[in-house]
Amino acid sequence: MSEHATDSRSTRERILDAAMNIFSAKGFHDTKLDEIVAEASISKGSIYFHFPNKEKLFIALVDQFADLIERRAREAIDEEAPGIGRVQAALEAVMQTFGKYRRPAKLLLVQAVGLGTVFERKRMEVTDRFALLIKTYLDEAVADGSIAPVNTHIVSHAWMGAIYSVVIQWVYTGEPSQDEIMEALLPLLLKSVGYQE
Amino acid sequence: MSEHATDSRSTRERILDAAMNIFSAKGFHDTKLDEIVAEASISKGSIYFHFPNKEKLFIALVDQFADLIERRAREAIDEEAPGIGRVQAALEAVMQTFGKYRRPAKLLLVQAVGLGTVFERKRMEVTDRFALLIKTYLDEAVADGSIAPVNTHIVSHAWMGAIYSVVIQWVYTGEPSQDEIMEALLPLLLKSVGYQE
DNA sequence: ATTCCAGTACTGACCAGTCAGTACTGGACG
DNA sequence: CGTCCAGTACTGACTGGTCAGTACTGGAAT
Repeated sequence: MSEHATDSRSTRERILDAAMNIFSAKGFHDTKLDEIVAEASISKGSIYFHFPNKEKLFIALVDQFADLIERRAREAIDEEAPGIGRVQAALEAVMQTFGKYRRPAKLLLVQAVGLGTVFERKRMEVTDRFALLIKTYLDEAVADGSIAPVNTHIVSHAWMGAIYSVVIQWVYTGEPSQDEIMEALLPLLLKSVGYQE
Repeated sequence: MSEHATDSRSTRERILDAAMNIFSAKGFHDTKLDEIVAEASISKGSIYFHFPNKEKLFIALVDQFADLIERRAREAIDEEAPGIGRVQAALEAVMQTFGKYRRPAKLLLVQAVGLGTVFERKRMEVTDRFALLIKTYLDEAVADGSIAPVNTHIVSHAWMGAIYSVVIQWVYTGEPSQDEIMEALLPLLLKSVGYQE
């Protein structure tokens, strides 16, 4: 149970932390395992003790963060009464989570794209998951009359893309501020489905 | 000027065609130059005669298609009178061009992302270019009173993201059809800035 | 005969992944 | 109590396959 005094975090966590830092900054292919080894102050063998290979290590990080985003969104939604208020709550939760975890955001939104055959399936899985989440609550809002009927399939993907894009821009430049984003993006999304405050 | 009878396209074009096919399908890193060599029925030496390296070959394809998209959008815009009609014209032109060139679309929107340090600059350059194009005409529409004032910086990125996302979905699954996309996406975008038909 | 372009065969740097070995812990047993 | 063993966590030098890029050759056109 006890750990070395120098660094009490478990080796596995150290690896995940270091991998997150470097993967998010340099991307999958430009990251050498030896860099993670150096950053985490562990040995190469340790990585292979805890993870089957580089790819699975990367995917573990993607999944971990995608899970977090979805969980936060669902929590926020569950605290609101059904209706359009849920959209605002979910968007706020998602923006806050992205804001708090800038590096994971970059990993998920940028570095996990364009990695070729192996990761393509993963990317689709994650985007479909988010789009479906949005679609569920859009359909709900249509059903209860909060908004007029729309093609919720297309709208959910459009919304997701809009959020992605603005967040990516923010991840890279730090601009615009999260407040500005919320102030501009939320009404934009709501108006796009004909909802007037 | 004259060519071999067997295949009249120049070697350079053959390389670009083959590279487009394979890069767009498998991504940058999973594409081996020897595959391009086989697909184009040329030799490896030829590639290095026409292009300095693999990376520049890839970027040539990205630039070529980004240029095409922008050109088509500008042409469509120039044929419309100033105002919100230009937005519709531009969106139609862009969707049509993506539709006609499915593989290049995938290359630009998916395969050119997440490639690490070297390509990051390129990606930002391209997205900024498109976002700025959108922003210009949004500002114009605000100025002439077609739409109410909005944060055009955020809106332009959100629009671009929305278009990206829907096109990517279409590139992968073939669904929804281009007609459906135009029918749903155009009003969505227009309504998002408060424009009512 | 010289330039231009394409072709073939080759090289060697790179790096993910391996593995034989070390370090430490706890628990069984006399 | 000590020592033997087994299991777990970790180490880091090494390997082997891969593939971008190079060297060199050949022939067509002018």
